[in-house]
Amino acid sequence: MTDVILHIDMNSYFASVEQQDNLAWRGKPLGVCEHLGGIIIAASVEAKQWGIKTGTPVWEAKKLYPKIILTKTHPDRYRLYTGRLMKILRDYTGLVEQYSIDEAFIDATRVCNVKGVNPLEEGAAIGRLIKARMKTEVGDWLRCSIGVAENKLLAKIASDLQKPDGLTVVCKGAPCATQGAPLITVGDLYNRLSLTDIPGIGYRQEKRLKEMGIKTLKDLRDYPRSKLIARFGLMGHHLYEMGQLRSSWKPTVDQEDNIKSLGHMYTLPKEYREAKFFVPVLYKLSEMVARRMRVQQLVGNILHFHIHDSNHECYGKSKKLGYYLRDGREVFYEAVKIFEAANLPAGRQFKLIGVTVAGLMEETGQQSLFERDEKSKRVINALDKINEKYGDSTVCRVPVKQAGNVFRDSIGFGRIKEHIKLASFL
DNA sequence: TCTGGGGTCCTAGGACCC
DNA sequence: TCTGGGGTCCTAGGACCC
Repeated sequence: MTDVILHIDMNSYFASVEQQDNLAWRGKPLGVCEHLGGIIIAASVEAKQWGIKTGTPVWEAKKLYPKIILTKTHPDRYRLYTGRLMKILRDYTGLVEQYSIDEAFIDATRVCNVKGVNPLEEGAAIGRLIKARMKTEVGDWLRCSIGVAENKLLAKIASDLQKPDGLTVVCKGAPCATQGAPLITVGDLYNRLSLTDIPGIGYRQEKRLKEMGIKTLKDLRDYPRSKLIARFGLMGHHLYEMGQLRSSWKPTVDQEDNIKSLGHMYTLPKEYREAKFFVPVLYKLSEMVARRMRVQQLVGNILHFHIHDSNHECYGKSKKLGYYLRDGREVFYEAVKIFEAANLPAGRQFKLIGVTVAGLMEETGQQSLFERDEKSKRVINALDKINEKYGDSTVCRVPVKQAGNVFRDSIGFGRIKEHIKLASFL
């Protein structure tokens, strides 16, 4: 039986959804960004023609195409469309793995090995059906690129070869007929791909490999496995397998309730040296994290705090706690403790802070002892209700620093910018 | 004007136990 | 009093992904 894996990758996803929902924006260069001082998170197909892509600073995008339409992200809408796509995929097999908000793998091995024709060709036929249904059932402006191959690694590489709206089949040996879908053999890939085209090899790994004389994918393919293992340990084994373009990786059926960690980060509008400016932001982030945990009925006992300075140098630290967090205030206190213990060198300017809770598990009655304070529980419930009714972050608690390191809560407006303004008066 | 905001997984090293 | 070796768990941090 030949394994048949499809990788479905939505093209210019956030930008396409924005165009899907706004007829006037269709066919025009558009960029999705968080704020005007930031970067383009997603560029429409039309914007890409002007050289604008993910990561382009907004100011540069404006220089490349002054009339570019800019819009903020709308995660809820993206999730809605993704949900529709996943529903279609599940019509073909139960083995669907949502890999990110705009990508999925499906294992179509079973359905493709029944008719006695080439299984990869069957896979390509399913790919065509998915593409057609996506236009009619998800959104007529949305496009995806699909890769079909015998393993996940190859399928992912294949979907990347033709964009937008591509369908590419990669086969291992002799080319097989696939009714018009471009066909690539594994041998071709060695001539086309660089090391960082392989998922799992990033900038750092590439640098290390180059230091060993491994400059191309062919070099990696031909490098002795034993030497890679001697240098990188288990990772060396994975690298060797990547070099062979093999993967034992199988699509894992999603478990939506299986979130491992949950966090938020925020880039400050400018750089700050003094903690008083970002302490309130940290509090807000902590509340946002805790709120999501409550909505999903999760508690967690690992706290990770990270802060980036103006050179994008990151300082991060995690800590396993002896109890489970659920309340934003607790998250905040633990993060502050980590921050203060860090004793960061004076004179650094900070640009981004983030807080993440991991070690998540389902909430049970027993952990609620951490809401030891009945009053605080009532406050949380009241704030949750207001925010549910009037929108996220309408109100939240604000820490007011008192003598020593004691914080007192007060109720404030939710938006982070308000907090920064507020902070300057603390 | 000069890099967002999410995540996951892997590994090294120390503590501890037998 | 000093010394072996193996295994597991925990923690922190780095690399990578979209």
